[in-house]
Amino acid sequence: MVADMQSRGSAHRTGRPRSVEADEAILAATRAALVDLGWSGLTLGDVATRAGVAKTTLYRRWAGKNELVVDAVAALFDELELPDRGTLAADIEGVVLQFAAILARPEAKSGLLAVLAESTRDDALRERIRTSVVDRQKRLVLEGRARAQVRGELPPESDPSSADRTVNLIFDMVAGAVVHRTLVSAEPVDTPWAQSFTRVLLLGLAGAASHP
Amino acid sequence: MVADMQSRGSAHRTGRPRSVEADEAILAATRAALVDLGWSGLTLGDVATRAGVAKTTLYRRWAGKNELVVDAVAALFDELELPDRGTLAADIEGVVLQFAAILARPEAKSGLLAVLAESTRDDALRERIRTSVVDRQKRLVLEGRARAQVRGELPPESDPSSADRTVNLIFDMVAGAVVHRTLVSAEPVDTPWAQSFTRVLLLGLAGAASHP
DNA sequence: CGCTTTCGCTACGGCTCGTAGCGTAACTGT
DNA sequence: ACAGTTACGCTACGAGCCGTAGCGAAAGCG
Repeated sequence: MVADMQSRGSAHRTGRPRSVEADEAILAATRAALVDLGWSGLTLGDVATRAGVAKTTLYRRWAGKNELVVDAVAALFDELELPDRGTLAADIEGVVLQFAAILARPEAKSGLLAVLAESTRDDALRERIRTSVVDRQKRLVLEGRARAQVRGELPPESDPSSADRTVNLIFDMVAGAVVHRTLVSAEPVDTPWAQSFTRVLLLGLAGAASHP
Repeated sequence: MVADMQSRGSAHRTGRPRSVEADEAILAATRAALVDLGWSGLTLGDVATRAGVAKTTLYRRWAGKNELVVDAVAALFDELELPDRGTLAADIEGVVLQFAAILARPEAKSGLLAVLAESTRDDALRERIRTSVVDRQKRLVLEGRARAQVRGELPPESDPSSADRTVNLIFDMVAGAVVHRTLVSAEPVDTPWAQSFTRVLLLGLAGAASHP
C-alpha cells in the first residue's frame, strides 16, 4: 500500500533499511498539508519540513505529488468495513454513511479529486488509484451481495457475466451518488438521505430482477 | 458566463472596448492546452501564446487558472439539451448519453475534476461552478419531470419540499453514476449501460412513490 | 482632436521544482 | 571488529512558472 519501489518481497538484505516511521510521518504530514493548504498549495518541500525529513528522502520514495497523495489518501479508506446489520438495506445504508464520512474530510475531498484529475492523463496513476482505493470499496459491494444471498434477500446469480455487470452498475450508482452529493452538490450525506437513496436503489434492483 | 469583471450591465461607455474575439480565442486555447498538457501541465503563459494574446491581457480578465478553466469547460455544456423522446425512460437515457459524451472529452475530464478539487477550498469558485455548470444540468431533471407529469408517467408533486428533495436525489444519482463510471471506473457509458441504469432508477422511483 | 481604456511587449523578484554532491548514520556478513 | 552497502540530512543549483509593473501604441467616444 505504500511505496514499494525497490523493496519488493524480501529484497535488500544489506545496507541501511528505510525508516518506516519516516513513511508514516510523511503520509501524515501530507494529509495535514492537504487540510491546511489544499492540493494546489501543497508543496513537497513543505511536506518534508512538516514530517521532519529531508526533501531528498521524500523524492527517493515517491515519484511526485500525485503518487504521494494517492498513498496518503488511500490510508483513509483502511477503516472501511461492512459490519453485518441484519438486512441488505441496513448494510447499504451503513456503507453509504461510512463512505460519506471519509469523503467529508477535507484531506479526502481535495486530494481524491485532484489525483483523479491527473489520472485521466496517466494510466499508471489510474491503476494505482484503482488498486489502493476503488477496489477496496468495490469489495464491500461483493460482500454485501453474498450476505444478502445467504439471507435469501437476493437470488443466487445465474449468468456470471451478467452478475458482474450488475455489480459494476450498483457500484457506480452507490459510489457515484455519494461522491456527487458530497463533492459536487456539497450537501451532507445524513441518515435521511442515505435511507431515501437506499430505498430507491433496492426497489429498482428488485424490480429489475423480477421482470427481466 | 464569461469574465464579467467590470462590464456589468452597460458600464464602460468610454475607452477602448475589450476584444470579444480574444475572449473566445483564450477559452479555445485553454481547452486545447487541457487536451495537450492536462491540468497540471497547463500554464497561463502557454495559453496566452496559443491564443495569440499577451499574458497580461489574460490576467486582466481572469484571476487565475481556476476561473479560466471553469469558463473554458462550462462552454462545453452549452450543447446540453433535452429533446422530447416520447417517454420518461427515453428522455433519461438520452440525457445520460449526452452528458457522458461531454464528460468523455479529455478537456472536460481533467478540467472539471481539477476545478472541483480546488472548489473544496474556495467557496467563490464552487459558486461559479454551480451556476455555470451544475445548475445547467439540473434544469434538465426539472424539465424531464415536468414532461413526465404531463404524460401522466409521474404524479404531480404533493409536498413541494419533498419534491425538491427528490429532484436533488435523482440529480445526484444520475450525474453521480455517469461521472463515476466515466471518470473513476473509466469505462464507457454506452447504450446498454444507459438502459440498465435507467431501468433500475425508474423502477426504484416508481416503487418509492407507490408504497410511501 | 483630447480622453479613456485596452493592448502587446519587456522585465523583474519570488517561489517551487527536481537533482547532484557530500559527509554521516544504520545495518549486514565475514 | 571491520569493510561493504544503502539510507539519511544538508546544501546548493539551474530551470520554469507566477503574477505584477511600466511603457508606448492602438481603438473607441464625445
